[in-house]
Amino acid sequence: MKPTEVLSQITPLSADCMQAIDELTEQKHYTKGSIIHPSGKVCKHLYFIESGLLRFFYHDRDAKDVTYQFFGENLFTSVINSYYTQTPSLYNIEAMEDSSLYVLRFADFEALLSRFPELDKVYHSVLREFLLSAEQRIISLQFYSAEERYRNLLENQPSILQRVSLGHIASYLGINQATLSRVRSKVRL
Amino acid sequence: MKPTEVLSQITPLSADCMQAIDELTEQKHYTKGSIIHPSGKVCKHLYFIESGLLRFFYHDRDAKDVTYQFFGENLFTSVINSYYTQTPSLYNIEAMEDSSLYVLRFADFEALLSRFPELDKVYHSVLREFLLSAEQRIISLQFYSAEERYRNLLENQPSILQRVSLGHIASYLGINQATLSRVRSKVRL
DNA sequence: CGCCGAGTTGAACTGAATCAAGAAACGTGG
DNA sequence: CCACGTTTCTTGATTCAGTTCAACTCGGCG
Repeated sequence: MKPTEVLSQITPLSADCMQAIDELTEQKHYTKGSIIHPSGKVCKHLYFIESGLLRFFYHDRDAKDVTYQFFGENLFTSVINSYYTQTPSLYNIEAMEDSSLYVLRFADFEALLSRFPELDKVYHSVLREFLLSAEQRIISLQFYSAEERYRNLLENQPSILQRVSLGHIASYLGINQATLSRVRSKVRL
Repeated sequence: MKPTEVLSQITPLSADCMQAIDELTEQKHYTKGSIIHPSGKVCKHLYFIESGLLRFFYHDRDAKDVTYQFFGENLFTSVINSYYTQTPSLYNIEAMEDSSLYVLRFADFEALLSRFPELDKVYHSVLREFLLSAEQRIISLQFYSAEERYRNLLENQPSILQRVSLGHIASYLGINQATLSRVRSKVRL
């Protein structure tokens, strides 16, 4: 799907607005393993994932690589805090699979916002989704054990488990890989 | 401060808009320990904290009481996920001190939004703040140890430590109270 | 065939939870 | 203003979940 299709499911958009979005949006393809945005730079783009899978990750003090978040198809994403606060992104964004993205400069998006107030609703909705998922994440980290977190993931986003290596999932859950392997074999029974 | 004052710091608001907000907003006082919103009910209000301190908490499986979040003066708050998804709130909101709030029905706020598009900016800004703080929280829970989380809190919101009992802070940090006590005595040295 | 990355498994270790008991602080009523 | 019970905080002993490190297995692939 194209970004405008998804957006207009949230709220109907005028043809003008959709066209303006299309014009400013650039489609890009990334091969598996490539870095879409490097840490240390302010993230100035919004990404819409047409196909593929992205991973936000982070280099730990010990240079270990820790996954912060995954994003799959039909989602919008960006290192929001980096743009909002105009500080370097902590995260790298990496394509976990060959991925097709639509890229929009944040500044262009803001210009669109003031030109088409109808986009405000869309923006709210996207922010809200981010917020809800962040809250879920907090609850999962604060209240649940390693095993429960794994079970939750299994229930809510089973597709990710098939598409991503164990090590990445482990760090995403805040668990050691060896532990996750044990949990998993226990759960399989 | 009144909500309109704080809002107009974010973006200038018309006199009409401010007046409309004022008219729909009700000031309420809560004494220390009283429940502002009970879990199990959909949260239909936005709260602005003029003075005092609120705590969101949650009854664990074992009926233990776990703090999800604190909110101090001049902040807007609400059990957003409850309203957005129209599901019962997991959280109780409790006044930790005698608190003076301004209360606005969410539905009224939405009506204001469509009447005064200037409010969209404000809304974005509030959502964004929520999001940034949620992301900070995730990072803290995912990447840091008990002691580091305590130190972070000490650095970023030292005032809370003085106003809230150790048990509440411990559960907020996702730490056992006894552990926090030990950490604290270690940090004091 | 032999190497390589990914996953599994074992043994030792460790940070934090739990349980429990005592100390301090706090409030309330006599 | 003291005596009381209540809540909050500290501290110790024990247990446990999860980490670490390392060795081993397995499947793919040049």
